[in-house]
Amino acid sequence: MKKRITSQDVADHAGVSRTTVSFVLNDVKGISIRPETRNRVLNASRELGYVPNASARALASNQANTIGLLMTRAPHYIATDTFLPQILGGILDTVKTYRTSLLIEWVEPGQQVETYLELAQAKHIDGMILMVPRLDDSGLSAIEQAEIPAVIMGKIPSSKLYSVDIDNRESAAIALRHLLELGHRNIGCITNASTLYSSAAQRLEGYYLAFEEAGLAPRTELVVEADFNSQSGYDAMKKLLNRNPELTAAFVASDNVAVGAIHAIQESGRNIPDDFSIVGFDDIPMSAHLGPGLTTIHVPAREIASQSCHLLMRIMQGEAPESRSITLSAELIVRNSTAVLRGDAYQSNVVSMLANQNNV
Amino acid sequence: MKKRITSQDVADHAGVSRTTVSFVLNDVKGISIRPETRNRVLNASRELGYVPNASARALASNQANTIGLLMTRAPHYIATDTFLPQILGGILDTVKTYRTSLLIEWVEPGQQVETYLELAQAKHIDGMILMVPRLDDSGLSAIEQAEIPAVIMGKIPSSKLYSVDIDNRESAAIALRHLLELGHRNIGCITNASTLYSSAAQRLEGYYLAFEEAGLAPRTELVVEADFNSQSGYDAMKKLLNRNPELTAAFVASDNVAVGAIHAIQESGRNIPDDFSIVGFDDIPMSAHLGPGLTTIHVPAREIASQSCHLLMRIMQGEAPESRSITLSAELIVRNSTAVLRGDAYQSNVVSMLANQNNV
DNA sequence: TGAATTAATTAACGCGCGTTAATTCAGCCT
DNA sequence: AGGCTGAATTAACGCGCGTTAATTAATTCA
Repeated sequence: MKKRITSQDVADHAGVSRTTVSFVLNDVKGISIRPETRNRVLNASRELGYVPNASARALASNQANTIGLLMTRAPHYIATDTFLPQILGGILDTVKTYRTSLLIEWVEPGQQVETYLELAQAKHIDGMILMVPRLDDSGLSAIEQAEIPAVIMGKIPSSKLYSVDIDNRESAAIALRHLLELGHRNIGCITNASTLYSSAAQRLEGYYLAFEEAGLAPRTELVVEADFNSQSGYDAMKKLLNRNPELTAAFVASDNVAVGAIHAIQESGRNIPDDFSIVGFDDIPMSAHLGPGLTTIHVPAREIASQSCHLLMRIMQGEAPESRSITLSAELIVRNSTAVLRGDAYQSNVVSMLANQNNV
Repeated sequence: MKKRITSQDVADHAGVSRTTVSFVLNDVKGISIRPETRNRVLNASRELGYVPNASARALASNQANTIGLLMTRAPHYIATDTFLPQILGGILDTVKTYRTSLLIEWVEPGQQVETYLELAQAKHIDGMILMVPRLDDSGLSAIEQAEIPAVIMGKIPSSKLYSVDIDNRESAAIALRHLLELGHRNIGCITNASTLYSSAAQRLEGYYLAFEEAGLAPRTELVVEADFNSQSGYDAMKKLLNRNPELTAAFVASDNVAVGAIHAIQESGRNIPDDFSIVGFDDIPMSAHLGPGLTTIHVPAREIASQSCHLLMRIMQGEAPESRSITLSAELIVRNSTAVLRGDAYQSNVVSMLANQNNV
C-alpha cells in the first residue's frame, strides 16, 4: 500500500502552509490569495494527485456530503420493484450535480426509529430521502423531532415532513373515469401493495371516488390486494375472475403488478382489450410493450426523484421552503389495453355517464 | 440543534475514561474489563443514546465501513434496467450482515479512472463492486495497480480483478440448443446491449457456438443489437421480422429487451409459441408472466450479488482467495414461449439434431 | 519617515475516535 | 516488608482536515 497523499504533502510541495492549501482548494471566499501562490498550490495538487480524505473533511466540517435513500421494505420486495430503477436513475443524476454521494439502505420494519436516527446521528449522512414509507412508520415523528433534513417520496398525512408526490387519489380516479367513460361498470381493482403503504391506500380511495362521482355504489368485494410483484398480480386477477366472471375491466394500481394480471386475463381466454380492459399505474419504461400496450397513469418518476433531491438540498442549506409538499401531475396515457365496452348496455351507459360528468 | 453526544459524554457518565468506553463498545479483545465496569459503560451508552460518529471512526481506524456499487452506465439506462433491483436487493441484504453501508455511484464513460480512484483514495469506500463494466473500461487496470479491493460483476477477460459471473457464453448456447432441439433453424438473435459490454459479447458468442456445434453456418445478418430497454427490443424485433420473415424463433439476450420483442412479434400477427418461439435471458421476477410465460435462462441475480459481497469482504480483510473468478450456474427455465417447430421439416430436423448432439 | 491600513500567510486548535504505551492497583510469594 | 506479576484503567498521541486568530509583509497616508 502506497503512502497516502495529504494536504500537508501538497503544502510542502508548493512551499506554503497547509492552511493556504485548504483555502485555495476549497475556494474560500473572503480570503485573498496571490494568483501566483494559488497556481503553485493548484499545480502541486495536480502533480501529486491529491484527493482530500472524505472522512477527515466530514469530521472537520461536520457535513458528510452524502445523503441517504432509505427504503422501508425488505430486499425481497426491493428485488421485484421495476419502478425503483427510474427513481434511482433520477436521484443519481441529480445528486451528482451537487457533488454529493448517495448511500442506500433498507430499513427493517420495526427498526425505523433506530435506523433513521443512527444514520443521521452518526453523521454518515446529512439528510435523507424516504421511499414509500408505511403509514404506520414510527420513525417519521422521530425524524421531525430530531430536526433531521428529510424528504418523503410519497405523502404521509400524519407527518409534517417535506414531501414530493403525485396526487395518487385523483390520478387513480382519472384512470377509473376513463374506464367508466368507455362504458364499463363491472370494474375490479387490484392494489399495488398492502394499504399500509400510503400510495396503495390513496389509489384505492381514487377508485372508490370515481364510482361515487358517477353515482354508482362502490363494491368492496371487487378489490384485491397485491404485493408489489407480478406474481401477486397474477394471483389476484385469477381470484377476481373466478369470483366475478362478469367483470369487463380492472384498474391495477401498479404496472408491475399489472404484468401478472395481464397474464391471468389472457390465460382465462379473454382478449385484451376486446373482452377485457385494463388500466395500470406508474408507466414503467416497458409499459408501452406490455400486452397490446398498457393504458396507464404516467408517473413522472425521474421528476419526483430530482425534485426530492433539490428540495432536500435546500433544506440542508438551512432554507425553509414555503410549501411542505410538492405535488407533481400524473396523466393518463391511453394505449391499447382499454376499449369501449361491447354489448347492448353500452349506449345507455355512455349517455348516463356523460350526463353525470356535467354535474361534477 | 441539540448537543451531539460523544464517547467522552459516555465516559463521564459512567465514571471511566474514554479509552475504556472505546474498549467496551468495540469489544476489543486482548483487553480485560471488569464486568461491573463494562456494564456501567453499556448502561451509560444506552441511557444517553450514544451513536459513534462515523466520520471520526473512519478517520481514526482508516476504514469507512462502506463499500461502493459502481455502474458504468448513464442514469438514462439505469432507469430502464429491470435486472438492477434484484442485484440491489441482494447486495443490500448481504451488506447489512457485515454492518457495512452501501454507496452507489454511476460512472461517466471516459471518467472511469478518475471516479474509481477518487472514491477509493478519498477513503469514502473500502472496496467496490463494479457492475457491467465495458470491455473497454480504462479504469480497471488503474484499480489493479492501485490495489484497491474490487470485484467485478461480470467477466472482463483482460482484467485480473476478482469477478463473479455466470458462464454467459455457455448459457446462451443452452438457450439455442433448446430452440434447435425443437426443430428451429431460422433463429434470430437480439443482443441485450452493445457488444462493448462483456455480457452482450459473450452471449452472442454462445449463439454462434450452438450453431457451430450443430454443424450449421452462423448467419450474422440475423443478429441485431438492442440497448438494455424494451423499446430497443421492440425496434430490433420489428426490423428482424421485416428483413427475415422466415424466422420461426429468436434468442433475446435479456428479458427486459424481450418484453419489447414479444410485443413486436404479437403485433405482427404471429402467435407465441405456435408461430414463433422466443427464449429470453435473466429470468427477471416478472418473466413467468411475460406473454404466455417466457422461456428463459435463469440468472441467479441474488446469488451473484451476495457472492460478490462476500468475496469483496474477504479481499478487504486481506485474504487472497485462491480463485480469481467465481462462476455460478445458470439454467434454462422452460415455460410456454417455446414450442416444437410446425411443418414438414420437423421430423428430419430433430433426427439430425440428436445425431449431432451425440458427437459433442 | 513613521504610523496606520490592508493583503497575504501561517500557527495552532478542535472535530471524535482508535490505539499504544504507561500507570495504578490488588494479590501473591519469598 | 518488599518485590513481583498480572489485571484493570488511563494519558496521550495521531488520523487529515477546516477554520479562527495571530503574525508578517506590503502599501498607503499624514
